[in-house]
Amino acid sequence: MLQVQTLRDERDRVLTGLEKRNIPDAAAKIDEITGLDDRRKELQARNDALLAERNQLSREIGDLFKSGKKEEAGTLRDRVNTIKEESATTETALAEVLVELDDRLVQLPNVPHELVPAGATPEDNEVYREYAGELPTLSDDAKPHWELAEEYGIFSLELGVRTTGSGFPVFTGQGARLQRALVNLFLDRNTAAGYTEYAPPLLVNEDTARATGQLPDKEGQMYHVQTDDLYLIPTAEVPLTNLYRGDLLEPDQLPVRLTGYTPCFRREAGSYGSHVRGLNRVHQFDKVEIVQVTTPEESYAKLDEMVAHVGGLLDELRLPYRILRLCGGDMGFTSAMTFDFEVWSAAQKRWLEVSSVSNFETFQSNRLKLRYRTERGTQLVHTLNGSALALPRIIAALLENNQSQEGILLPEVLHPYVGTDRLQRIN
RNA sequence: GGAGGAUUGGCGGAGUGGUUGAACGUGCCUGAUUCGAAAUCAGGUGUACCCUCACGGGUACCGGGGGUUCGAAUCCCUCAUCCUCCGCCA
Repeated sequence: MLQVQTLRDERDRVLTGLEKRNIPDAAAKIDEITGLDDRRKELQARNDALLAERNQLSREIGDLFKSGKKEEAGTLRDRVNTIKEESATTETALAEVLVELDDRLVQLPNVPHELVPAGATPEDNEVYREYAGELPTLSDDAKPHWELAEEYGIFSLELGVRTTGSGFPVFTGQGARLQRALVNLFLDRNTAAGYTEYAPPLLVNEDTARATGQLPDKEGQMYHVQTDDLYLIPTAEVPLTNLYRGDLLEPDQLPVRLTGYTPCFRREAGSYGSHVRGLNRVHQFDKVEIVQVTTPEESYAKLDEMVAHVGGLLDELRLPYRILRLCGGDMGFTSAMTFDFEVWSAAQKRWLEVSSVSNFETFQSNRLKLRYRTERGTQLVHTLNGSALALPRIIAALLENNQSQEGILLPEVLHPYVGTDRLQRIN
């Protein structure tokens, strides 16, 4: 959530930014918000004055009682009662304005960073780093991962349908082992890079979902457990970032670096078709996440650092990838700058997104009320996160790119984790 | 799931209706003392919003929400969390 103060102080920057996101009537929306905020201030000032008067009179009543002047006290009491009525009216009005203000504010997405390209669709994304080598090519009989999955017994979507429904893969045998190996590899690399490992809850309450911006924007994307009013996490970002909700950090506590492995649950309503076959898009998948909490001065350096770290993971896996800087229209609601990592799938002949690394600046910390202490007072921190990495498409790419007569040849880094240098056909 | 107890400032811990944003201790900061330090002494030390160029002032916050009252950390209701005991259980 943006701060009203930002809308006032940096109106032009906000407008230029929102334009990149193709937000209609941004200026009018901002004016409406600042107008509501003016009204809020006015009502609050009025109410504070009323309460000040009430407090003063109450003190006097106390003194009068002590000195036994009951009648005078009675007169004052009547006056206080009048003030209370007025105050009640003002408070009701204030509460209404606050709700309205919040409603408007949560509908505004984050302001894209200056370097974020304008644009509406993925075609407008900037290729930030092209793959340096030659993209691998496979023979024409190369198979997509969903066919390899059957041949090698990696996972089964049919079994998932039996237990749950479509889009819930069941990993089996060496597939399950491969998945676990990747989780371990990623966690090891992340903790070695200074991220502290957490295993957070997979269900979160509404406040948590709101603070990182999943609500109200992505209401329909999350599974909601209505009986207990809890949401299944769509990413570990949600519980991990919320670990610090409401905190006031000392400068020496920054940067905070967290990592966590969790399953992620996404309803993905309405996405069907050939491009979502196999593991390309599923309702439940595993992901290892990294999160940083840092100062505004350092946050973009940390973003670079995270991008480099994720790139390192893909290098180790020997997967060809490119990095995109997302355009305003393709970027998530809460992000100020996002880099997507796409791995080349040689069999599908297309790029698959495997990681998204973003700087949210103060958009989340404002909601989280997560600040740190500076010489000049308290200030909102910047929060960042990224996938390091999301598993399904990594598995898809590993299967497809490394298929051979001799089996699926695993990159060296995985050998100790999987306990073998290749996966064997079972069918 | 049942019964009882608890929830106060960075920490510990007072406070059961009237200058209590909150005693006292401790921690931290500044100053004095010291060659320096320790000890000691003096002063300061929460957050948010609003007004003010500033000095300064106002309001709110003692787990969350609501209520009673002229006035609530203090009384009432409700929710949450923690602890103890019982039950159940991976």
